[in-house]
Amino acid sequence: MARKQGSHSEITGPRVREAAQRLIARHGYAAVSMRQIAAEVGVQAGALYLYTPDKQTMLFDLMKDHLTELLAAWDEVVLPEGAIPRLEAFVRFHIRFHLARPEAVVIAYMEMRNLEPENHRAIEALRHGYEDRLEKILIEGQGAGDFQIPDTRLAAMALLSMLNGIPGWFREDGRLSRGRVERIYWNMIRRAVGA
Amino acid sequence: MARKQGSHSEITGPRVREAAQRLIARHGYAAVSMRQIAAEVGVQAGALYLYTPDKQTMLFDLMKDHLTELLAAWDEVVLPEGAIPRLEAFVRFHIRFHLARPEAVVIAYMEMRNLEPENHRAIEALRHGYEDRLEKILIEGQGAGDFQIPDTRLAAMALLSMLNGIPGWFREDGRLSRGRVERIYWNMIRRAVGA
DNA sequence: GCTTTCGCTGAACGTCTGTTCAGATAGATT
DNA sequence: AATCTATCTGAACAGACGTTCAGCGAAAGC
Repeated sequence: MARKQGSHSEITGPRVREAAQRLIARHGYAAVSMRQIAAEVGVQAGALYLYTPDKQTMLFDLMKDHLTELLAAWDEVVLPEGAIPRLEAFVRFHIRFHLARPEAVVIAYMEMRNLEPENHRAIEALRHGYEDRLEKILIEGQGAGDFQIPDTRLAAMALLSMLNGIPGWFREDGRLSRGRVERIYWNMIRRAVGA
Repeated sequence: MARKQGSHSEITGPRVREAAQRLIARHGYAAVSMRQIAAEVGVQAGALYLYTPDKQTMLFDLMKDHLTELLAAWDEVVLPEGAIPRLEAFVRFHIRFHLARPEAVVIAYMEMRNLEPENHRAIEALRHGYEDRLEKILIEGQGAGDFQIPDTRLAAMALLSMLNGIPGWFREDGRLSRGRVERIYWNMIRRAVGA
């Protein structure tokens, strides 16, 4: 027994990625074995190494791709004029983007400590870039007198913490719709920054 | 070689606990082995089983004790009158308590998924109790017209997410003092709830 | 000083880990 | 029809895992 019926790398590749993402999001990187991921795909463990050089790279690629997509998506948003509308755009964008990818989000914020030093630095730089994009809006609004925030960096971290909590409790079939969550969050954040 | 000079369970016990807390906070439960914990204490792996029935119980006890202390400490706070001062008391209490125990906090919020079902339920119940105590203040203030929050549960989750982010970036020797962080956070939260 | 108890060692257990690789087979190419 | 190549198996590797336990030496109780 070897190559299976209709097996293709364009099919198995994404399936490996999805299985890894699902399992790591649920149980954590260190708790998931290559054999578990392989079983989820319906393949032997050795076959995974046709799609990744090793387990660590698998994690790194998941995180890197997520953050790269996040930055690219934000940079494509057409920004309105004024810091307040821009902050609103950021908040709504962030909530939508993250609620659409709960597994990637969990991994990006829980598995930092399982990255080897070099990978850790690379991912941290990407994340830092995203924080900077939010802080830029806050600095802008602070300069224009739209916001009252004594420390824009702290405010950026606080707002992101608040936003990042959402995928932790939001349920698609729960009490609140995505739109309602967006609206309530924007209201809280608008007031929090003094706008 | 067996029992060492001056060795006592009252000394080794806490040392095991501290080593486990430190290592699990840093690397994660699944990534830390009993042999690593033992090495940190300066003992063989087998000796750990004089202080815990197994690794899972070790994690459970760390989380349970942390949350139990948290609830007990909050319940001993003498609450002022009025929802706004009470919310301020909560915010300042929360920041102080958590900044004093960064390792316990990281574990309590990252290792839920490594708890076996029964333990998971127990810890979730404790955490739920803490969320309820915050929501109680929000409901109180909403009823009195002090706050403008359309959904007290969502607001409670949002505020806790925001607060729980602090130990992730706060540095004792950093740009901002604890007192300043407390003040800025309270200001943001006060405005966020419309007070 | 003798005995009991406590705290720990060091080896062993069966199982699982990430990773490698020769060999096998299905599908594509000629 | 014959050849080639991409995809996967199944076994093997050395080492690490959580946990158990007989035995031993130091401390405590008498």
